[in-house]
Amino acid sequence: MMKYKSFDHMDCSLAQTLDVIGERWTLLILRDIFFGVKRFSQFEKSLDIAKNILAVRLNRLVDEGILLKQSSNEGSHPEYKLTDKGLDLQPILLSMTHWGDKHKPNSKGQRLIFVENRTGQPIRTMSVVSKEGKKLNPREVKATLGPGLSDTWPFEPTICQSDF
Amino acid sequence: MMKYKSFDHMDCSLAQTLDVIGERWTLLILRDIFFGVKRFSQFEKSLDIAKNILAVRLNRLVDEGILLKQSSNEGSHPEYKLTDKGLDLQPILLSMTHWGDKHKPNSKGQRLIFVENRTGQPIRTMSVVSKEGKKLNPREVKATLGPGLSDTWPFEPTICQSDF
DNA sequence: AATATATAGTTGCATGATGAAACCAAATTG
DNA sequence: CAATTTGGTTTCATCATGCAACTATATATT
Repeated sequence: MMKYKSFDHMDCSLAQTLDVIGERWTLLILRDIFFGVKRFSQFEKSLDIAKNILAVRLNRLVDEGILLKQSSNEGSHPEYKLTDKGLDLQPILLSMTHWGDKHKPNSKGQRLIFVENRTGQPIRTMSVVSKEGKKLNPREVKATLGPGLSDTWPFEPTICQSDF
Repeated sequence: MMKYKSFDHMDCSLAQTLDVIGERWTLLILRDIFFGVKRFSQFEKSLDIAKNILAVRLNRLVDEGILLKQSSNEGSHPEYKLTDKGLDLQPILLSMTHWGDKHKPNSKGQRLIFVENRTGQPIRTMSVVSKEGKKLNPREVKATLGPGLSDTWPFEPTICQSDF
């Protein structure tokens, strides 16, 4: 049984990431975990997802080292929790949440406000920041070739940046 | 013809975002545009995507106001470019790229380095930042209900944050 | 100007992924 | 210890994607 070609073969960090978390439901499952959901039936209810698909997604995330599947005492119902690798996904989820807040808002106002635990102050909107800590617009950023992509750059060298 | 249920009905900013950019190929198309790709045949070659799917994805992005389809002079081949709404996706793409850099690296080193145009200095890794500008760990952040989600919060009030 | 080729799609069909329902064993509850 | 819930697996129908053939228009060549 041949599967859809994965993005895994592409030598691109974005494609690699998508290969792991880009399938339908996966990011919503992760959102739930960030909100404290731990068990199979909770995901099912929260997401209205088919059991078989949920099982496939959870197993994949465990295989990829993003989730840990653990039973408190031997033989009890398993719980899923984020590994450090999984916690590192938070900027992705928050960037997407902020984009939705701005461009697909709820008419009554912001749905969720993410705050710093300690102070209760809202966090900053996710944005691209220069080395010196200045917020940067898309036009102020370009890509340059690193050691990993010596000569295999797929785009014309002159257009590592769009003129938008 | 019934389609897969979209995530559009969920009152969740992340789900809203996924509904627009969460389908297979969409984020890779957007990546290419950020790198300067403009035309149908360029996407085709760069991504090795089927023409019909590419057409569907591009049309959707245009419909959603993320891309603009324009022909320089009347009747010439169209070009696709990012709107401001589309440019706002940059933090999402960069967050995903940085995660891939860290957790699915190329053995020879970083593939691309994103730098500030003006200075040539690499930008900071995307991260969650407090109001005062301090980098925050996942555990230091929690969600609180905004005006948009008055009473309809789907998770138990006590678990707006996972204990990880 | 006429011809050839590339571009930007569209259409129809085969194949892969997802969804719904039935089923089941082990864990938990009463 | 009986009943129910949980955490799945399996099967089959439906939807999405991939592939190849086809087309009309735009661009390049002679």
